[in-house]
Amino acid sequence: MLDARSVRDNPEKIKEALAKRNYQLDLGPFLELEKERLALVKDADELREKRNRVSEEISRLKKEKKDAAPLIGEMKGVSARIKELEDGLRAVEQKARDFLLLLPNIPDGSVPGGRDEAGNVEIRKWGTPREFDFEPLNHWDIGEMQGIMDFERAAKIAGARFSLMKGAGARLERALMNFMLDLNTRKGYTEVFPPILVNPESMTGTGQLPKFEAELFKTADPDFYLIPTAEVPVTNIHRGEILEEERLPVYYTAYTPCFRREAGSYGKDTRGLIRQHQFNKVELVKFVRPEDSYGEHERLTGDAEDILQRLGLPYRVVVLCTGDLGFSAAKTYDLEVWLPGQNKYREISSCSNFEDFQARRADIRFRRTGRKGTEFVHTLNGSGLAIGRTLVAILENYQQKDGSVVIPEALRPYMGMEKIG
RNA sequence: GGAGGGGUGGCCGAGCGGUUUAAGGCGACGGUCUUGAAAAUCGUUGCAGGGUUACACCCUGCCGAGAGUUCGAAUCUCUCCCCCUCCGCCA
Repeated sequence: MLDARSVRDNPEKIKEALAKRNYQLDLGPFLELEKERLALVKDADELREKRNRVSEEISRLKKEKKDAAPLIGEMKGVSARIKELEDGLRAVEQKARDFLLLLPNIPDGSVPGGRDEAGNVEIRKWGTPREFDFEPLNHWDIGEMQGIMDFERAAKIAGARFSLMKGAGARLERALMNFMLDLNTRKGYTEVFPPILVNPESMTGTGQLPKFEAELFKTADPDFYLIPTAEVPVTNIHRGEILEEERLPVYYTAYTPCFRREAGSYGKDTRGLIRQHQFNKVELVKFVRPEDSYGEHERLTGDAEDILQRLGLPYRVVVLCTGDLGFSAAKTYDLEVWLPGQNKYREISSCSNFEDFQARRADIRFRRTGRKGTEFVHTLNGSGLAIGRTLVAILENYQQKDGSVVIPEALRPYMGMEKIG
């Protein structure tokens, strides 16, 4: 959420910044609401001051056994008026907040301009895609051939976009979770295992609600949302809190299942594990001081890259342009891993700096040592990494001519085998 | 699911319609004292919105959340949320 005051004071600046992300904005209604709100606050405050003053007077008169009836009569009218103003104020505040909740974050100055994903810019590459002396297979072909994936039965049990992993496939899924969590915790991230059903306040705090309800799964009775990423419960750990400066930075890593409707992606990645309604992911989340957030963003991205490097998976880093940036993010690097089965790079991690956008929604602040007042923290997060897509990358990059798959060195202690098949 | 108890400032804990501008204690910070520390003592001690786009000053709101009664609510009423204890059930 953007700051009401800065929107109010610099409407043209805000408009310009959001235009870069193809966001047409009419701030007129909001500015009207703010004007109305400030007038109501002023009137209500003045009347409440009067009520407080006269109430004391009434108290004094009664104690002195004098007649307070005329004052009480007058105050009836004042109280009624205050109530009217408060009702109006509540309504106006709600409308102003509703407006702000639908505005996306402002891109950082270092983000390249662009209309859509074609405008994204490659920053660097790591590793060299392997030369195959045979035609590399898709991961789903490898999976079915090795008997470690069963999409048909997954569809019977749940439906399309679900998977059933078996034997070494299930083991690989678990090995990756443990490998990543162990690596992340060694770097100072605290492991957490949060709820995967959350309330609407949490979804609003990180920016999924109110705008993206259609992308979420929801339970019927009682009402909960299934998390689309661990970012939601983990960022909301500190919702409504004021942290002491010396506690910062706070780093968390969490494994969770993630659930996405994938509405509007019909026909995309219909086969295989790439796009599922349910998938596993290990996430990295940081709470930092504002002046540190861009350095922390680089380091967080580096931590995610480290995982790919240790697994020997070629990848590239792409900075998202203004038009492709997610709703809540000020800047995002995508990590794209090389998939021989598709002969292209595919997203495996998304590392974002949200600056104070989520912190303002979720009211996560900190107090500087020795200073009065509070400031919003900056929040960041990134996949470290998406488990299913990492599994896909391993199968496709480490496949052998005979259909077997070599397990990357770093993973062998977790897999208890050197090879699948 | 049933029956009780409870949510007050960083923490503990009083208050149960108008000397509460929330007692008192602890902690923290600052001063005095001390060679230094401790002890003692004095003072300060939140967040947010607005008045001025100054943390000097003034006003307002905030005692789990919301609504109500009243001239006046931390205090009374209602609804909801959360926590604790016991019973039942259960992974």
